Amino acid sequence: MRNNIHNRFYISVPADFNFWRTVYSHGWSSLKPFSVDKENQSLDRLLELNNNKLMYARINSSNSGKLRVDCQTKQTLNESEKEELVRQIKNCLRMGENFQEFYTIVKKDKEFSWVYDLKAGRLLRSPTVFEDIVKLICTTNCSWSLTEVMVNNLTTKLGKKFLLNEGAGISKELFSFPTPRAIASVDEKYLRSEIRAGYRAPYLLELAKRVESGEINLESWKNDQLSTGELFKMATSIKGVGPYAAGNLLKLLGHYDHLAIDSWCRTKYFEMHKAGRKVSDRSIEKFYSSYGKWRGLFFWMDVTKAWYKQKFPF
DNA sequence: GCGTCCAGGTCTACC
DNA sequence: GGTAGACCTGGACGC
Repeated sequence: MRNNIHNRFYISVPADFNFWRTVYSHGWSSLKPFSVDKENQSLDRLLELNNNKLMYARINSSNSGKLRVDCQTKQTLNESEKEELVRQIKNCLRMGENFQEFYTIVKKDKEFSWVYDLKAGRLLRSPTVFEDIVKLICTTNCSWSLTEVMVNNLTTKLGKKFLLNEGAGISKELFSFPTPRAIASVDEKYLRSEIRAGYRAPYLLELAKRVESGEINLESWKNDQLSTGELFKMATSIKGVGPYAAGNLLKLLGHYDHLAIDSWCRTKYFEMHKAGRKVSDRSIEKFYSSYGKWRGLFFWMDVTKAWYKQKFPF
C-alpha cells in the first residue's frame, strides 16, 4: 500500500469562536463526508480542492487555542493548495463571519447570555452551497435516519474514493461529496433505487444539471451584496426547496431573518414555551420577532439549548 | 408478521 | 392566496 503524505498545520481562530460548539451546532457534523471522532474529539472530513485533489483533514482544537489540522494527501501540497484547504475549513466553520452584533445582543439578554458565554451561534456548513442544498432537500419530509441513508448513499456511490492510512498497514475507504457533474451523470431511476431519494430524485437531478451547465452559480450566493429577500426567492426557485429548506439555507449563508420552522423545532418550542400545547407558526414567529434580523438564530439557539449542556449531544 | 402513522416539507391542481 | 392531496422511505407502534 502506498503511503500518504502527512501534514500538520495550525489555524488562528477569532476571539469569539468555539470549535466544538460550531461542530455540534446542528446535524451536519454527522452527515458524510463529515464525521466526528469522539475519542480524538475531532471533526474529520475528506475535502476536494478546485483542481480535484482529495485531502483528508482531521481538525482539533489545540491547547494553544488554534485549530490543529492533520491532513493526508496522495501528493505533496503546494502553497496555493494549502491556502485553499485553510479557506475551505474556515468557510465550513464560519470563521470569517462577523458575529459582534449578535453577541452584543445575546450577552445583554438573560435568556440567551449562555450563547455569549459558550461562544455558540456559528452554524457548521459544507464547503459548497451545492452540498448544503442537496443535504437540505434530503432532510425534507423524512426521519433523520433516512436523511443519513440518502447522504451516505450519495457519498459512497457517487463520491470519489480516498484510502486513509490508519497506521500499522491498515487503511480505510473514505469518499468525497459528489460533484454536480457526478449526480448529473446518473438518472432519476438510479437516484430512486440506489440512493433511496424517492420523490426527491428529480429535484436532485434537476439541481445538479442546472449547476453543472452553469445555469446557476450557487457559490455566488455567498456574496454579501444579495439581500435576504433576493436569496429566499432564488432558493425557493429550486425544485424541492420550500420555506423550511430555504430558511435554513439562508442561515448557512449568514442571513438569520427566517425561522425555518420544521416539525422538530415546533415540537421543541411547544415543550419549552407552551407546556406541550400546540400553537400556530405565526405565534412562534411573533415570539421571536423582537430579535429582528437575528431572530432565526435566536430561535435555533433556543430550541437546541439542551444540546449545549453536553459535550456530545448526539 | 402486518397495517398504519408520520418524520427536521414541497409541489401541483383547484378554488 | 389559500388549501387539499399526493409523494418515497423506513422506523415506531399497536395489534
